Amino acid sequence: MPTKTTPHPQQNHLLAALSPEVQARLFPHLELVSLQLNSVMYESGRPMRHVYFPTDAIVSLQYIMENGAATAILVVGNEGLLGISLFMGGASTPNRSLVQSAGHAYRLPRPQVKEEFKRHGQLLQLMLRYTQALITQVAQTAVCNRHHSIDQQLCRWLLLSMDRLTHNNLSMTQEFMANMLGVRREGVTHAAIKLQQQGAITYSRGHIKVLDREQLEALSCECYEVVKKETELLLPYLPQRQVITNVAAIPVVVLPTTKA
Amino acid sequence: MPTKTTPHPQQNHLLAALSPEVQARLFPHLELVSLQLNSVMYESGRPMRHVYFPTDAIVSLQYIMENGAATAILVVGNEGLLGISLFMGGASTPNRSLVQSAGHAYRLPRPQVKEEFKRHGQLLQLMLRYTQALITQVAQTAVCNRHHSIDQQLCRWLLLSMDRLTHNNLSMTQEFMANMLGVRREGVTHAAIKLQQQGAITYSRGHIKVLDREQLEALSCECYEVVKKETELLLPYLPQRQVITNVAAIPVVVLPTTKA
DNA sequence: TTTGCTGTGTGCGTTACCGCACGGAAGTTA
DNA sequence: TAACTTCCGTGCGGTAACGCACACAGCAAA
Repeated sequence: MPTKTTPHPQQNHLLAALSPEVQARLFPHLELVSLQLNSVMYESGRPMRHVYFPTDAIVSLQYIMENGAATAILVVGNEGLLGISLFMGGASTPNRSLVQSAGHAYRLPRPQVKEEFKRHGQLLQLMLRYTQALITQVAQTAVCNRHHSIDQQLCRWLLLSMDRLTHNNLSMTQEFMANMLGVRREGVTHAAIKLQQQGAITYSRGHIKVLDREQLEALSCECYEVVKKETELLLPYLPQRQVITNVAAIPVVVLPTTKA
Repeated sequence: MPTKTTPHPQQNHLLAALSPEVQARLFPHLELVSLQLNSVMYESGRPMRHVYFPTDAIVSLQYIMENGAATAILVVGNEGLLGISLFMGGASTPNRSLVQSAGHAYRLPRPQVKEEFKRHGQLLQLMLRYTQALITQVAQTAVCNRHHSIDQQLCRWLLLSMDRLTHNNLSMTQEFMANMLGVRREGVTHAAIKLQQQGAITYSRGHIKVLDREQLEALSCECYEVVKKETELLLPYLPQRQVITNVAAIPVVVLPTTKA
């Protein structure tokens, strides 16, 4: 049952940017989904049945290598959506989606996505623009992996996460972060110690708190800014006036918890 | 003036996959463009006026960092197209397109792209599927940059290039390749020596010849195969029956040579 | 209160790559 | 044929990250 804290669809920037008419058409089809920390939303190669619009959750796309090592290539939060292959053409992707920060998402079933796609309206335009921004983020990840230090990449990662949260507490172990960045756990420990000594963050046993965001930005590489600017260019956050929708009527779906 | 060696539009897999009707509608608008080695097609942030469909040229997308260092994030040949932002939404991208192997491309002006987009037909579907494959390639580049050695990456790079050529000679210096991979020139030298000693390639002063493709595949990392398979899944190369078009009537445009 | 588990700190040898400097070989121009 | 430019080979010291091993600290269950 939805509680008082039930997130509103418009917390997702893409859904919020839709005109009232489109919202009125689409919102009745939305399902609210609760996303548990560390659960896997899509497994590599599996077919997708929904497009997910996160409201307060953060999801990472990782590639799992043959030897089992992982690397995150993308972070998705309330600025975007998951499941681009549903409208881009393929049925699946060779990536895994892992919930990096617990929360919720609204999902739209495949048939409605297809139908909206055919209408050739606002949602299609938004989805494509978001996809373009996504490409920029993935490309910049490639650049960052090539040229920048673990310290810089950790800062970038923390910033990417902060941008998608309303608070400044992250629940993730250093082991987890190492997996995301595709580096050793000790490497993250080392970088985290430095950040803590400088007063940018504090942390303890799986809980990180960002104290000085500006310092993180200063210590991060250019990659963070580049992606942010490009995204703002493509998708300026201009929500329509709030539409009253009967959110309480929307049932909450809890995904089966497939831990990584 | 077009010569006997004028490439046919259908050498591009995407154009070839279009039905005769769509070809008949689009081909009259195509312009043949000659692409010179090392010339820059798009400069980062500049607006784009055409979508390019390479026939026998290879173009690389690079990101140029603030300190001037470069890294290639994508290779495009006759399997794809350049200028996705024209239909994805943005007017430009933060990347540079550099001609990595001289040749030709057919280009479609922006208005025709937009119009075809609105028709919601074959071309749109193909463009989106290609974009999906492109994302896979970029993502895998990120993974590769994180986890694999220069040796492996060089092999991958050579294979990516070979797949887009009808011969097995590449014209590029080690300096150039180093720029593409985002590593030192000496690193490429070292890797190339090993490959030559193993009999996989020979090279001399800017000319590389691949002798043993299978060996390259064996020495490369999994990244090459992953992208190839995913691309074949998304875009099986199924050209329509040849349509006779009056290729000779198409004027050749030579791009102003803006060297990198 | 002990036992155990999970998360974090640390040290050590190894490796891959970097930055730099220089030398030489293959072409190119005069 | 001599001077020059471009491209490639090599050596050397420095550094960032790796793999591994282990110690310890916080927390929970028994």
